[in-house]
Amino acid sequence: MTKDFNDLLQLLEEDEQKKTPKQAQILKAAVEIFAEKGYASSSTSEIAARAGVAEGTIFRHYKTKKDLLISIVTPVMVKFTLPIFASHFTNQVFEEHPDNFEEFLSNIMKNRYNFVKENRPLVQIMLQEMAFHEELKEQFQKVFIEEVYPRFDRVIHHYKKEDKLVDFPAPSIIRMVMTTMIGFILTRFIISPQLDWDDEKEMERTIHFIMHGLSPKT
Amino acid sequence: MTKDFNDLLQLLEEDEQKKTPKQAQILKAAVEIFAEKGYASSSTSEIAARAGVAEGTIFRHYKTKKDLLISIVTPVMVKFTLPIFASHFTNQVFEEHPDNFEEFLSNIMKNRYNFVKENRPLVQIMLQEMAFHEELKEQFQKVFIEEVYPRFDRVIHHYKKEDKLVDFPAPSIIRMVMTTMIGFILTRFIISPQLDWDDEKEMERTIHFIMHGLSPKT
Amino acid sequence: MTKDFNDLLQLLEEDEQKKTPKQAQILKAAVEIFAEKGYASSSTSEIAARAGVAEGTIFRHYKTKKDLLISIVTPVMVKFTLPIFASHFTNQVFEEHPDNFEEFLSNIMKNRYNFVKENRPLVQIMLQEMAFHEELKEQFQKVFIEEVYPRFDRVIHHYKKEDKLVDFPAPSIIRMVMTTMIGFILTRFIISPQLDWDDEKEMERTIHFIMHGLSPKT
Amino acid sequence: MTKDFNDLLQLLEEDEQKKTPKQAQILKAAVEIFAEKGYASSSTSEIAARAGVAEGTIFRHYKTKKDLLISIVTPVMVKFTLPIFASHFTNQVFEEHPDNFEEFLSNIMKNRYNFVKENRPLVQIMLQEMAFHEELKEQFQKVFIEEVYPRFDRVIHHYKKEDKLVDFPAPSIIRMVMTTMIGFILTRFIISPQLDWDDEKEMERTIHFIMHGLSPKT
DNA sequence: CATGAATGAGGTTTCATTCAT
DNA sequence: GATGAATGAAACCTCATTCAT
Repeated sequence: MTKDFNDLLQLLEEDEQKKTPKQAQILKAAVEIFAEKGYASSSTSEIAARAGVAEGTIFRHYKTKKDLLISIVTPVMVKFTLPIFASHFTNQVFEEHPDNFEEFLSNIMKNRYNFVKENRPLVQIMLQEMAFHEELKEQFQKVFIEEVYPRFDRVIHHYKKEDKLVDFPAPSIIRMVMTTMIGFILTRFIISPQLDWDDEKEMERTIHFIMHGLSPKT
Repeated sequence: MTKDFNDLLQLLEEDEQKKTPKQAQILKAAVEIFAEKGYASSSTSEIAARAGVAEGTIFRHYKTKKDLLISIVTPVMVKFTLPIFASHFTNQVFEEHPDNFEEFLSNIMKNRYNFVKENRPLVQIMLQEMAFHEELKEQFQKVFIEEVYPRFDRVIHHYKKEDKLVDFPAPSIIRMVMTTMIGFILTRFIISPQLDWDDEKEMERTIHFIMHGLSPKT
Repeated sequence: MTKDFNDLLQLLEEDEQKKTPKQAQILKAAVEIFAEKGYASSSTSEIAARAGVAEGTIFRHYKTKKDLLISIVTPVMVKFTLPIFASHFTNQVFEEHPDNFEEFLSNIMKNRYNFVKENRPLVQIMLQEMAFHEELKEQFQKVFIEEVYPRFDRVIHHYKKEDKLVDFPAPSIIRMVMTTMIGFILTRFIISPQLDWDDEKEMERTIHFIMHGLSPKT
Repeated sequence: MTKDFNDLLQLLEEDEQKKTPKQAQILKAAVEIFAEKGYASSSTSEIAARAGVAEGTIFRHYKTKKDLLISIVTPVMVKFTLPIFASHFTNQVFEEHPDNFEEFLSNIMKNRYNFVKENRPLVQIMLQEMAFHEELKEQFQKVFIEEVYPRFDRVIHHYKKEDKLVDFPAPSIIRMVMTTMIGFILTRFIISPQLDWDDEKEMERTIHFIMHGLSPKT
């Protein structure tokens, strides 16, 4: 089951290694600038300058400016959404300790926290630009609906059947879990990164909040 | 106490009535187009065309394109954040039934739900453009820190003292409440407005989720 | 002989008195701004603002922006060139003391010095804009050729016949006299007005320079 | 002593050779059009058209329209003012025949006459635009005060000490010499170029005028 | 492969002028 | 007469993209 994930992820990594140095510089520069001022307000000339290459060089590697954006955002989407269930640990937890919802959540939380911590600009670009590019939105929905949602749904049903969860429709539960987690991560890294965070404690509290929020009525 | 809110809000409304018809058309067109494609990708010529005015007319009313954006976003910020505590009802609830945290939350939820329902494009522009315009972000933080946070904090402390709330730091509680509510509203109106929502029920569930999530440990 | 001069000059003065207050404000503002930044870089809106009138008001009095320029420059041309020979004194000197070339020059010098002192911006506009507007150049040449040159020529011939002047062609003498005088006045009021000038002495020296420069070879 | 001049001048010439053909066309067109209608009334689109390049090409070489003006005027300023004393001949005259003021003047006169004859539009632009651009005026004053004035002053003092010159302050003498020469050159090439000039004779007369005008009182 | 000069469409903004009030 | 909102042509300038070197 996890094979196709890993296949996909491996593909991404290989892809990354096939980059020439110039290409890598271009991507790095583009990511920085796109994150800062947004795709539409970034100019290829500024990207070329920051990357230390000629403007023409960008277009040798990416047919258009939009191509460059897609090349940046698509892998992020996959890496941001897929691994939610891809890590051995997450699956292991679910397979081996099927009664421990809390550890399941905690695992996802830390996992994604680390991912955003190390890829903030990429995530920022992805979120910002989805709003303006229908294709990106559709791409994201596709990945979500085909890969994330069904797995999440399965897990929710399992716990609901075991009376470990409140009797809300699965989509509602998924929404609450996700907006709470994403809400924390965005507040932590994008909205108020300058605050003095005790990350461990705050994640603990957030998980507590979700767990109690979804506990079955008594 | 609510007087200064209402003063501010009234000011906004008066301001709105002083618009010439052309100015109103320009604003309407700009809001639509900014929400659709983002500020940076919108052209003043397109705005003028959709508004049915000459391009020059835009610049008679708004010195620059950015001015137009600010003129749109600033009032939204105030109207989006201030009234969280401005409605007579919210205050009344808190003043008269100081033990009913649920009704307090429910009130805010419905209140903001209605606001976004009726002002979706405006809210969308505000959120999208805050990412790219430092001034907007600062403006928002100012309103939030000066007007919203202290009131929220006061309420949280009240309920905590009465042992109605889990013993988390106030900022954590505020974050959880807000991201959960905003998470619902954004999912409802911006991310997946095409789904078939039972809004009443979903808000009820969301409030339930928050209430249980924040209930004191037993 | 002086009657047509005076007629013309009187016409100008009457013309000046027929101005409405608004018109006077417009002219004043236009003169200031034209002198500062040049006709082409001055905007009617700025003129209107400085004059304290509506933009439309300018066009009620002057059909076009260029009209406004012409209305300013034409009288200056006449007042700058004609009076060289118009003053009673100048003529008197020449008629009654036909052997005193120095006093004749001195009279012109002081006369024009005073005029520019009191009308610097106007003179500046005239000189600057002649370069860009063929019509102004032609206008100036017409006045010069028809009114100034013949009189000057007559005077030169008189003194040459009396052996009071070097035997240069009249046009050369006229050029030398004029560029020397204008050179002083422009240096004094436009190029280096900030210097500490002893005007009396400097005019004396300039006249001395011309007198000796034009003295017949011995 | 003359080395720094020549360095500067050589720099200018090298600078000129580094131009691409398109850049040269742009400069040529700009000079023509600026001279004709003035900087403010010239449009970059017209310059591009006359130069036979795309409008954008102008801005690849000159960041702004003003930049283009500066790039044209700055070298003219240097070439117009510096060489007054830079030519080997002028210096030679002064060093080797220190009693011949007339030859010294005559040399400058012919020298600058030839320069303006070959660079009329450039000189015209310089003079016209100094009036409207404070920076240009300051640039000119700097060159004049630092390079031209001191040398001129030195020469004047030399001849005054030898009783070859009238006892006027040096600045007055410099002004008279310069306005007379410039007066001739401008009349010749800019104000009345259409007249039938006998340049040799006229320069001779002008020098005569200056020499006699500045001869010591007897 | 890489460069960067050149392009030209399209962006924002200015401005003289008109006209209903 | 006076106003100032409205106009739209034209101004300056930016930028993604191409292509000869």
